[in-house]
Amino acid sequence: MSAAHHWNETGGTTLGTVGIKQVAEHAGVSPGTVSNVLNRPERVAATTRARVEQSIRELGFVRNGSASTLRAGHSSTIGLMVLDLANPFFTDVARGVEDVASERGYAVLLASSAESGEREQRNIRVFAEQRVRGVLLTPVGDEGQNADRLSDRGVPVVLLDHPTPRANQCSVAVDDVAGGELAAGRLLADGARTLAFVTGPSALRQCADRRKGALRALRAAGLGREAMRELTVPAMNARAGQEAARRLLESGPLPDAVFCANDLLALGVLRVLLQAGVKVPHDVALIGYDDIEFSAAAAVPLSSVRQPTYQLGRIATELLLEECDDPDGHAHQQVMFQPELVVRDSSRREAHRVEGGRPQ
Amino acid sequence: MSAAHHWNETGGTTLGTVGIKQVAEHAGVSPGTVSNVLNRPERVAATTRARVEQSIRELGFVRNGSASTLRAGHSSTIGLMVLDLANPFFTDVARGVEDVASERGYAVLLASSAESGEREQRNIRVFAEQRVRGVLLTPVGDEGQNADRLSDRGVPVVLLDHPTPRANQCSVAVDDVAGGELAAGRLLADGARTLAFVTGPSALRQCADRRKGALRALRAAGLGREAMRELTVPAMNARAGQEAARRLLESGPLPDAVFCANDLLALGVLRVLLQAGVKVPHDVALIGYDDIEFSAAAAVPLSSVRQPTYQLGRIATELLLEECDDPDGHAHQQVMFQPELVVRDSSRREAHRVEGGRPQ
DNA sequence: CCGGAGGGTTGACACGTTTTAAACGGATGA
DNA sequence: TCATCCGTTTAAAACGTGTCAACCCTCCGG
Repeated sequence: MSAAHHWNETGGTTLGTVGIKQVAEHAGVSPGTVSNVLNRPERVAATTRARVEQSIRELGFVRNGSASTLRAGHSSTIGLMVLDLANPFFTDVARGVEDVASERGYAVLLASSAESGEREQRNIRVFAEQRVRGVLLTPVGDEGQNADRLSDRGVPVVLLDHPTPRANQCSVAVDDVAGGELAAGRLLADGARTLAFVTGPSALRQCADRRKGALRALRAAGLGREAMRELTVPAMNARAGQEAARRLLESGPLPDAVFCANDLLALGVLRVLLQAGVKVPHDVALIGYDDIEFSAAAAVPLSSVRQPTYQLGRIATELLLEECDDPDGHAHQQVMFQPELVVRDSSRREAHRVEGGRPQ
Repeated sequence: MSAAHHWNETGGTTLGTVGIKQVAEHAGVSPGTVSNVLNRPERVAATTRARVEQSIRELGFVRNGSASTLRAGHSSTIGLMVLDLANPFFTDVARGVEDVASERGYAVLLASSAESGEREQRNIRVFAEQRVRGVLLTPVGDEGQNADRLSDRGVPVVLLDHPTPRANQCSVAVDDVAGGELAAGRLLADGARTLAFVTGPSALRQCADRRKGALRALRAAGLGREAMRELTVPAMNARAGQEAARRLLESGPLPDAVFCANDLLALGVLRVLLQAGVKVPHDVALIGYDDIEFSAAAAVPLSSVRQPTYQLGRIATELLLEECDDPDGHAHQQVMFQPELVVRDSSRREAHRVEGGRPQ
């Protein structure tokens, strides 16, 4: 019987909004005190605090975020915009971001640009309207004009999975040139003489860098540019990979090996090759990028370039929140991780034994 | 030279916030008029409107969402909470949601409960603080007390991937009992006499329903409950699937077939079975659930129960926004889709030919 | 007994937008 | 000429919270 009724005692649905004012009245203090209980509990006497907290519970009060934001000039929400929500790489990053953000009491406004500059711009505008405290952005283009729009407004921006030469902003990235070199280098070292590089829009920095790395490996192996055929597809998903593989099959002899700019593309390529009776890796070796969870379980376990995905999200968020908490004392830094090649069957020319590599 | 400087003309960074007031002054009108230009353009004379819009552009004004929200009592944002962001099923749903929401001018606050009731509660609180206009929720438990917290506050809630018996709310779901029956029925029809059911926490309705369907198929085949061994794992991901498969291998003879409550589990199971030298489907047939993109590209292409994922997100959002726009005239409805079995190699006892099914 | 210090609390204002009733001005008809 | 009317614009009052100067009270040293 003494169990506290949440909401209010007047039967029926709670209509009248309960704000800081109602709480104050109920607890017999002033609204200012309630606000202090919420924001600087140490400044209010223990007994009053307890009374107020009790009232808060009894009335089922929840703070009005818009009012706080309006008053404070900024919310306690950060924006996260990724290139593609359907890509496990980015959902892993997002997990890292969410974990850190929620540890520090921030909410995350998650959006996807779907690799479209226009959608990126639209979402940035939403972020701006919501007065987010800061933004984590994986930019579509290389210029980052959209990011500048925010920076100019005084909103901290950390570039995610995108290095920056500019010293006036933070960035967290993985060395994609090194990754491309690693992958192509391995294929060449295994004896491949002709390569295909399946990639998304060259406007995507990730694609451009991985290509650059592949070319570097090519040069190091004493081969010319013509030894690598490039297939550009409009998106970075499995369907696009299938399309690329079909193009590959239709036109002339197959290359010795295929390097894909990400695992989704590689899985698509793999599927079509196998359907066409092409043996992987015997006829064509294959390496992907990102080492998403599914690569290990593919028809032929996929070799891939692994990145510290979750860490990427964590570090970026820590950097961002550091800048938010102390904009002046904050020193911008550009963090660059090194990728790691995970070799599985799809690129193993000789052995076809069951993968014995890292368990994970 | 006449190119409009965005932001303001005073060199340096824009510090002073530019609000409706500054725009009004710059355009020589009152703040109310600017507001009208933004919200009911038809009520303001063409020439004034043009002048105001010009000022908006020149000053780089963006509306302060918190102020709008405060004034209106609710924002133009909807909350979406899914069980697991790492599951392609939910990212597909999220795409559907985002598309409809952005068509209608709403932003989406995307969160993941990670199948944890506590995280669900925390995120719901964030939604409440942000005064979201409505919420799409895939509840962790069956009770939906968290959802009620919102409904009681007058926030429309649509249950996503979760049917409801209650007539006072909308829900959109796929018939998981039918799906489970479909999958298990096929395995039994193909000759299996013993089954294993690999599933997540039974508190998840999806798991419970699919199990119920499987049992129903069992009964229809004239078999007893004991013909189906149940393996419950704490999460619905590939790692958990691997764990389940190991348990399966360690203990006694293998079942004729394995039915997994989702594809991530199935991929994990598949991987461990293959590593252990178990032939799929020859030794053990396997069917998953969700038909995620990667299932078709798995080591053995995975049979699976397909759901209209993207549509699920779209319909749910349309229902929600309909309720938001007209809370009184809105009639709650419970939408139930029927799933579809996609047969691939993993459950085909005889033929091992390359999949010739639907292209997709 | 008085003055001052300082913790605890208060009250009033500001944040930027939306909204409503009222004011304005030009045109029409009496 | 004046009253009326309509389309357009304005001024002012909210919305709920955070902040800050002022205030009250108690306690302490002189």
